[in-house]
Amino acid sequence: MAAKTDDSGPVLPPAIEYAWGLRDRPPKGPRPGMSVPAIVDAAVGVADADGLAAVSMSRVAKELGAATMALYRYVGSKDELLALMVDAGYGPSPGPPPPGTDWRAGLTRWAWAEHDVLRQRFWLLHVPITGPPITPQQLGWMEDGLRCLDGTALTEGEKMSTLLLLTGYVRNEATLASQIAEGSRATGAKPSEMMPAYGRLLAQLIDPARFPALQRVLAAGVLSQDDDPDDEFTFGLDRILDGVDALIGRRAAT
Amino acid sequence: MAAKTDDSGPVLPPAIEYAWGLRDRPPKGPRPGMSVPAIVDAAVGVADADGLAAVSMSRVAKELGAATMALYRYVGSKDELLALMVDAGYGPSPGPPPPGTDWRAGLTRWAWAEHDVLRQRFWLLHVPITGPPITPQQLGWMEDGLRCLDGTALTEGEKMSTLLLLTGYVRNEATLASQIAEGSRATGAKPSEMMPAYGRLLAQLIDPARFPALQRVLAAGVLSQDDDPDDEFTFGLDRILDGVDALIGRRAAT
DNA sequence: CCCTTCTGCGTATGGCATACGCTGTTATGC
DNA sequence: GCATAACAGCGTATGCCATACGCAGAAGGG
Repeated sequence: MAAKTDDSGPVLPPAIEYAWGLRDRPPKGPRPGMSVPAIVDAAVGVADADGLAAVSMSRVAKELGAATMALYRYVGSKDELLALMVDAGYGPSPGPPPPGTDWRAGLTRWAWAEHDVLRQRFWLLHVPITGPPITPQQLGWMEDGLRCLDGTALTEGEKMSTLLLLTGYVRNEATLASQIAEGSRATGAKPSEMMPAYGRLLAQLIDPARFPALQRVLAAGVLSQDDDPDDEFTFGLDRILDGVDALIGRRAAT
Repeated sequence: MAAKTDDSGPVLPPAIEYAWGLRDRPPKGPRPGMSVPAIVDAAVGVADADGLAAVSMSRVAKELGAATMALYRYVGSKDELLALMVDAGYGPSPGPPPPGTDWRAGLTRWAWAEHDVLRQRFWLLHVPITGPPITPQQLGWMEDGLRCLDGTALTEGEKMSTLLLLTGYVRNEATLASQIAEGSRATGAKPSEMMPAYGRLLAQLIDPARFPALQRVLAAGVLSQDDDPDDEFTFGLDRILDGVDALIGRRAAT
């Protein structure tokens, strides 16, 4: 029953323990020639330059002038490396809301900060997520988001749900933007031409009798002009915050 | 200039053209021994049984009693097959809202329908999405979603944005649920034990001085009990629909 | 009846993650 | 000062994967 309850309860991958500053270098053996941060930095560099698909163990090793298998002395698997890349890729959270900021302004700032990171590093969206956040910086983002909701009438559970809702929205919007960007790079067209081209394609494909509502959208020219992506982002963000506002108002009333 | 402007404007992958019923079988040559739908069905079957990672061209071919390379006579690439798998995996849309349904009930039904599909087929979430929907059933979902907003004061563009917002939310929530499910399968723990275990892990990791807000969430026991995932889904859905409601109210007032 | 056009598929290429075991290094205990 | 245990770097090998290429044979059109 108390078999593996040394002191750490659940099992944490070694490289993640490293990220928390636990784990000291063993006393014996030769001095390591690399380091986990150096490997993660190299991997992030590859992803920034050539996308997540270019991140292979051999490519990262080449970047460091080492052999492929040498990396496995530092990270247990590629998945572990990816987890550390996400932590490093997000970077430090934007910090707690400045004093005097109300919850809505705070969360708006918080959402835009994630938005900005994801626009800079589309590859973060392509990392297959395997579990809830357990790395230091990820939890830093969560902490700062929660602080925005300090003083509101929401329960702790509702605060958490709100954050989940928001971060999910930001990721979604960024995913859409990245699809447009990658599509335009693949076809060679300008990004501003992608939506109109999509609209034209749909207009050819759909039968107005079977898709009347879609037809009306096309006729209204919604897909013909390319909107400012930031406006689209603001639209959804305001919708969500309006919804949160409605809940806060209700909670405060009772 | 008018080089490849035969009649079709933008280029559509052959297998996608097939999905729209365009494209007739060539008059010459041997009769095909397989068919695109048979291949897609087999691939969907593999994904249902063993997950998306198990879907390889050779595995699908084996399932059909054919050689790997035979598939490439029907689909241009694995990505094309994946696009068709998504179309088939979603299945037909739930249909237009029943007469007399208001927009909110209609969208709620629509969101739950996607929710149900994604819960049944987690692998849909792992298909890397490469562009906006262009397959028939996908557009059917979009059409039925738009119809829910018929008669509201929203602009066509706002209707589209609302749908995007909703479908993004549903996918997000399903992603979270799939992570819990896969995590519990990997560790052997019961799904209901995953969140409490996560809570305990965080409690050990975080320094209360650096993560006070998170600490408060933990202390409130938010992560200790496992909530009904459907309640979590309903929370976010209601928040978003409240936000849409606020916008509709404002549009109607002016 | 032949020739074009198609299907099925064997083979080969170049990528990938990673298990395993060897060689050489380092600090500790004697 | 030396043996030894614990470690670092990494060469090799295994078994996946998508897919380019080209050949053999089938089927219909002229």
